[in-house]
Amino acid sequence: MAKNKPKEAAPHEPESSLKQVIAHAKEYGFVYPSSEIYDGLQAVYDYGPYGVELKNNLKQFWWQAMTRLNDNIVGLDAAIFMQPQTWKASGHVDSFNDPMIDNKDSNKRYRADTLIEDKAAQLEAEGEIENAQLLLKRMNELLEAEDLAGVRDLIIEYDIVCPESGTTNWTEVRQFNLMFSTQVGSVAEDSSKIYLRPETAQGIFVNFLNVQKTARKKVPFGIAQIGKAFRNEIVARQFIFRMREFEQMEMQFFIRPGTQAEWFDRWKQVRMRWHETLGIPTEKFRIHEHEKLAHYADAAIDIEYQFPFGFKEVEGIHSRTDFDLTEHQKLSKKKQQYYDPDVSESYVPYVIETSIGADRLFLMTLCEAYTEDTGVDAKGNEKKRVYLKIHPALAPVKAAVLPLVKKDGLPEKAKEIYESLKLDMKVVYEESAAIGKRYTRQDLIGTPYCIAVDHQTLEDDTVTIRERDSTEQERIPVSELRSTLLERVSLQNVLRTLV
RNA sequence: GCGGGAGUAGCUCAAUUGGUAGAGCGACAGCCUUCCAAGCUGUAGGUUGCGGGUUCGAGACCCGUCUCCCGCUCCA
Repeated sequence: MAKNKPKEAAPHEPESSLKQVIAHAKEYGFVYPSSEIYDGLQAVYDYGPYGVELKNNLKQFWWQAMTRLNDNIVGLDAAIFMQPQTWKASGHVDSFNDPMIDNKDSNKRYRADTLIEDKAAQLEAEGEIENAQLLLKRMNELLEAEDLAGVRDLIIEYDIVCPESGTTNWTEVRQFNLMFSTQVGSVAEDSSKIYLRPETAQGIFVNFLNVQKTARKKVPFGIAQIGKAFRNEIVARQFIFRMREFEQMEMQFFIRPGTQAEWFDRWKQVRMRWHETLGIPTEKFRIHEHEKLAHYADAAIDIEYQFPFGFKEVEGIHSRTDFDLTEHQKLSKKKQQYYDPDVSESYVPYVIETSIGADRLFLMTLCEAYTEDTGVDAKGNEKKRVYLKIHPALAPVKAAVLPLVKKDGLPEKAKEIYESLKLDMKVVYEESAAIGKRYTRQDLIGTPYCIAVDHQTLEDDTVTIRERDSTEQERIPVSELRSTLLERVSLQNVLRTLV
């Protein structure tokens, strides 16, 4: 963000437009469109060398904040494939298998079967009972045969109009299957349909008792998980904000029924503090309270960040009640209860969920970091300077070791320093091109520190450290380099502020 | 899904009415250099997104398609 040039931030021109961030992400090895040589695949992206480092750091920060700062939260890594009954219990199978149709004039979307049923009811009211029954019969046959084109023809044939626009200008009928499916089993007849999980939460719920027993946890306790989830989004856009394959970081916190309101508030605060720790200004966050709640929730909020395309959800906190465990208990006929020695009774725990999109968090970090500034070039002229203001603990590369020139024994000394650091943090060594160009390269990928090895280094064993944002340098002894850097780039120091 | 816009080297862009696909930057190699994309020399990099069509000839014109961006719509 060009914070020192606010006048350029017109309301319609976000300070860092999404386009710039996307271009930067691709050009400097953060995010590429998937299978780009074949024109890509809509809403699927790959993380490049710096992207994967940044994303791993974000995941580490979340994971450690969850599992290390809270001694009652343990981890889990459940499989992507799950027994299909899981999705029956969770409600995913039933709520997302509808034939939908859009009216092109009103841009309204309807369930095709509902439209036809309404028409049948209308016919019946008009006394055409036989016709109405025929209509329903034909619809059911078509739906059974999965003949969606036939369903549309039926709508046209019966002159069913959009209640909004009154026209029959309909799109095709499409089956909205939120979940991706595939086959298990080698022979088609024997194979069964299974789904790629549309959320990671169910892996936690079905393992609730396993984890509770083996980790010997008492309610209240939590299970944290990071993993891929898949949703066949109809419209997937805005770069990595909404992807068909994405990564969730979820924590399900199991509590005694009746205590959900206080735990909900508690986790809301904890999660907000976590976000603010990384230095993003508070005013760029907004809490969105849900009015329309999902089938499983009794309270829900989104933590929204001001992306270049508006305030959008980064993390959701939901009070899921005992919905999931109860449903699993019903369908599996296995008790999902916990005996609480404190109150001497068994119950199905309530759940508070915190669910954050790793990819959205990544995008938020990148949007926030992208900075255009003015600097001074080698000739003393003003020039545009672009750099990524990423928190040092998250930066893909922590430091670059750079010999001032490629001679006089400086490369040898610099390599020696590089070797002494590389086990402690991600560092790079670079000797090609002028020092200024090498600084700029590091700025562009957000490296917080550049260590220059110059002739003085050979004399008194000191180096200069250049700080990315200010471009200022300080000279310190090589012997203090490792500890100085670690203090500034380590995740532990950020976590410490959260304790 | 609807509407609008875009696609030429890694990036930014050029290419007369339809007539030999180019430049700058970047990358890489070498030289030179004591600190913010410096200089010199050289090298690599393109079926002009893809597929058809019109034409003697298409980067340009026509059709289709893919991808991306913006707005609407959708998002248990």
